[in-house]
Amino acid sequence: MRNTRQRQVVLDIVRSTNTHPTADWVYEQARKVIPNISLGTVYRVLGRLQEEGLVMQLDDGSRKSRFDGHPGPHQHIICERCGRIADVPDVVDQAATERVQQMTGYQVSAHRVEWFGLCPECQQGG
Amino acid sequence: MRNTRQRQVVLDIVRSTNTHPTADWVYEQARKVIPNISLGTVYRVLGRLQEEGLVMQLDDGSRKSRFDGHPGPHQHIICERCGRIADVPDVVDQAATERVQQMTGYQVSAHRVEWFGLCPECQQGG
DNA sequence: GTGAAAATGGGAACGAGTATCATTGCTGTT
DNA sequence: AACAGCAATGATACTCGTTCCCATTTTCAC
Repeated sequence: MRNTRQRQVVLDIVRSTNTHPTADWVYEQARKVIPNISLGTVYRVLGRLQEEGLVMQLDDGSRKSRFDGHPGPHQHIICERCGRIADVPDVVDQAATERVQQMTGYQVSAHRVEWFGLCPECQQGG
Repeated sequence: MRNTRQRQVVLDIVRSTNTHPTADWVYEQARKVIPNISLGTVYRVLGRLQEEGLVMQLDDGSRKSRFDGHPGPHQHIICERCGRIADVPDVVDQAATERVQQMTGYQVSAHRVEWFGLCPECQQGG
């Protein structure tokens, strides 16, 4: 893997925010630094970064993927009104994982938890 | 909501299997009963059934949605090699939900857990 | 039955993401 | 510093699951 300018810019962008952005948003930000960067490159870099474990790819229930430049054992809660995503500690422990393995016979390698609800601001907004 | 033949056929199909089928598979099955049913209708009916809580819509990590005609408080485990999906009891309890609400300030209305791993058959297949 | 509203069928349109390929530009070597 | 090799890029065409549109059909309350 080569350390290209595009890769560094995308990684910086995705690490500089906690808004769990879409690929399109990352693309718009990246164009401010490299005006002719292509969307394909943004997707390619994000995919590569995910394989390397430097980025998490999220599913917010819409068709678009969202990206999180702060990987680690945390999960996400998504506002059903405004789409805002916040971080949540992982509530699934090793014991639960072992129970699932025994019940299903599957060899578990990962899990993902998504919470849905209303963020504090949308609760006030009626 | 009107009780149309198309609606009844789609509901019967999605309830008659535990394979968590794609919309396309449901469409193929439905055409055996109503040869000129349209794919758009299958999508519309599945969406309506989901709103009514009669069907769950799943995300297996690919572009395709999968549907489960047996809703209720269970979650899913997806084979990373063959895509097979099995049911899993929900490991998230009320206490965890309340903890998440307090930590985030979100008003939680739902959660989703996906497990990933290898199904028993794919473990044998090397 | 009748009429109004809802659902359907068929096909066009949409759009997030992927593939293609000629060109660019890293990086290790001399 | 030039070189060579090959991974990465930019531009764009393409894929394909899903949604939209609208004329026609069907359901259902009366």
